[in-house]
Amino acid sequence: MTQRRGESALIWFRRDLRLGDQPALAATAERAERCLAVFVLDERLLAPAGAARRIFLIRSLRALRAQLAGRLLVVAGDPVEVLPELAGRVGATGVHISADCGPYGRQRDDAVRAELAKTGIELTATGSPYAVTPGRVRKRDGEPFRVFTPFYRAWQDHGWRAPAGTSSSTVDWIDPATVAESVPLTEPPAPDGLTLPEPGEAAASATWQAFRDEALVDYSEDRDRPDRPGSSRLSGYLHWGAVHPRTLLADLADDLPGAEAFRRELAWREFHADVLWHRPETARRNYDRRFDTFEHDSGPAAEAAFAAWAAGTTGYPIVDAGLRQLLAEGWMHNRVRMVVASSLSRICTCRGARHFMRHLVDGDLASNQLNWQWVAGCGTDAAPYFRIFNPITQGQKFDPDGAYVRRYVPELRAVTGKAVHQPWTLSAGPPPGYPLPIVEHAEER
DNA sequence: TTTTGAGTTGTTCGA
DNA sequence: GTCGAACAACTCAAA
Repeated sequence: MTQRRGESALIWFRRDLRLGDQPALAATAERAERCLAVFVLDERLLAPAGAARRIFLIRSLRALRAQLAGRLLVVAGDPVEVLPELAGRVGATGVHISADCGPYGRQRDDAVRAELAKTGIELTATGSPYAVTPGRVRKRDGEPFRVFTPFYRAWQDHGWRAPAGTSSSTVDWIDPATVAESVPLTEPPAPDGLTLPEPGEAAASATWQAFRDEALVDYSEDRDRPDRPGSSRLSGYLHWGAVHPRTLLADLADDLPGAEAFRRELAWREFHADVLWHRPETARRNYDRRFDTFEHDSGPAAEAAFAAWAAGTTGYPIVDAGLRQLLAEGWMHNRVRMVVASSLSRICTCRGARHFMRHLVDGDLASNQLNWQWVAGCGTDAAPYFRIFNPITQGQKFDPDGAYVRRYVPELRAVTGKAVHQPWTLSAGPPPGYPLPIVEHAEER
């Protein structure tokens, strides 16, 4: 479409906080000469978020605003009311977005679209946070996939577009001060000792390049090693859209060792988004509905067990290390996420998933809920009965020297070697201040 | 429609 | 220490 002289548009940022490889921005630039960049702090979305998530979002918004030389309007409220109002003020003919594929996002965008249509303004979605938009990859019979591996093959066959360049320079950004007053980007108080990654598109790009050049070669193995810097650490950036997976896939030369393993991890993110797109109710309920009647433990003992779990005082070193890493960094190593989730599933999967969503900077509804369901055995995978994680074995296998445990559990720092995974067996007894395990794992199994 | 092969990530035991 | 086998039965994908 050719540019129409003098026309204005809104670009409404959500989980796509970047300017590079941003099709919605290219679409905006194509159709309008003047553009207002907006972000809406929507309390309905932020309600489940704890301090770390909110702080990372606020900082990411500051980074985006800096990239736009201050020309980002941040308002609070209900998008259904806010956007038509702002679009009216700048005389916009259109509002541009990158599609949100989650249950709430789809519903909200439909409502915003309907409200804008009342005044003849079009809501245009271009692109999504995924290489392949959820819902596109189908079996031959048109049904969605329920198993990852066949999905992965079809997903690769489907393919994705090449990354788009940066088009912000062709847009005349409207000064937000002439439209409305931005809400201040103030951070909530941070818990003691919280350390978060640097936010923003440049940091995402630097993180990717460092990972690609240094860790990708050993990714197949080291991604399971919480004691090593083998993770990409990109999850938070991917979640908020500081980098698009398409950008990474294009930059992932096939002959690099580890490329296949990393591509699979990106595909898992897309698979879960696809499952959630087809089955939005799995955000709250089990994919496998037969588990809906599963009885969870309840009562004071279960409450105490959950509290100990959430605080990282279960007495299982690798579990406690993971849960404390979550509180300290808003992030947890993937292998440890599984071990930690597995250690709770008997008590309550939903509460565990909520705890993750509260604290994870990368907390993603699709990945989080469906991975929790996978661990609990009520998700997409018909898991063999024997796939149950033993926190001691897992610790010894993936943190063989105990370096990870000692990093996050100070009570155990004086314990040397792999004995740190079973402090109750020490001849001198467990170190002072460190609890005995809350349940017998063998019994639970 | 029927059949066949496969399914992210494990643990234990015995050689 | 390492290695392979055994560990339910079931569902899904594709031929």
